[in-house]
Amino acid sequence: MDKTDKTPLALEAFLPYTLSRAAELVSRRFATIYKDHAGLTRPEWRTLATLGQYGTLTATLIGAHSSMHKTKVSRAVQSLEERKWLRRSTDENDRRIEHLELTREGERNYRKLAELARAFEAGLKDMLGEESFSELNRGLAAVERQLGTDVF
Amino acid sequence: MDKTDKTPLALEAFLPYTLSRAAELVSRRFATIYKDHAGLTRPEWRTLATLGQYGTLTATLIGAHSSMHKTKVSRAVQSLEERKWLRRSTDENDRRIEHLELTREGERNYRKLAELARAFEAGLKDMLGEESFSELNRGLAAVERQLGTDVF
DNA sequence: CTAAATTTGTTTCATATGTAACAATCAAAA
DNA sequence: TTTTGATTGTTACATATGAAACAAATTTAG
Repeated sequence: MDKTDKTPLALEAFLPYTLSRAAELVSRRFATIYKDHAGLTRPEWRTLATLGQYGTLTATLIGAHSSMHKTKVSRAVQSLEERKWLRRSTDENDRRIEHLELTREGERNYRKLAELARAFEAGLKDMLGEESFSELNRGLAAVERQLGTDVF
Repeated sequence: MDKTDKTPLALEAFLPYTLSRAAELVSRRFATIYKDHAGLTRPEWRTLATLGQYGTLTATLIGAHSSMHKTKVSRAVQSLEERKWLRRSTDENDRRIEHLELTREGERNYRKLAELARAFEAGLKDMLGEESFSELNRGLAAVERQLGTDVF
């Protein structure tokens, strides 16, 4: 028998494709929110969101919680620091570590964007319908359970 | 009442994040297949897959079917042409258009990779379980229906 | 205690990406 | 017909990305 199948692969039904396509569609829309309202890049938004959620963190932990490469975190932190949306402070016991936390203005902007983010997600839920929205979330949770143990 | 909510946004349960996270997890794994077995980049794989599925196409159509920016398509086509995996031919009636099709070797490699792709997806289905896999697909289809009319 | 190994975060460098400008060609309008 | 306006695909340029090298600090081994 043949080693190769003649049936072509349908890209529009192939999970790695449909998944990245859907992610791009949603990310592109959501990006307009933090871009238009705050002039943030995606790494900057994620850093802000992670600090807003967890409070004080190190750069390494921000990367772990938001699935970002350490160079992305490093650059986003620099940028947010220049805007005075976050503050650094060196650890007393281990001077390699810097504790990062939002400033008052950082917090204020975080709350504003978090609110817009919730509204965005609610709108998405409406568009997709309760059922599809739940199914999508359950499916994504399954992916996270099975593949999420990777470094990134 | 307050304009802002004090409840932080949980990034790990926020759809734009979980979706792009899952897409990256899956894409990263699948990428090892076309990288290791054929030394292809993602745009190159998608171009190959689209031509393999549809036969002869123009660059614009490849972009439409695979959600790729025209510069990505242009570069991927150049690269695949250099490998002699695809062939160009100018349209008789409209000399702006180039018809692109896989060479015999391109076809051969397409079939091999398509087979590996199917196996990869089957493995994913096993890992996630029938139910989660279906839910994920239905959820992604809903996203495509609602947001898929965008240019990209 | 000293040396080797590890951790943290930054920077360098090469690559990947998309916007915008472009050349070539064709279509539509005047 | 001329000329104005799209369309197709490539290229130039500026930005984004990550691997690898790195400095500084800490930890572990011997």
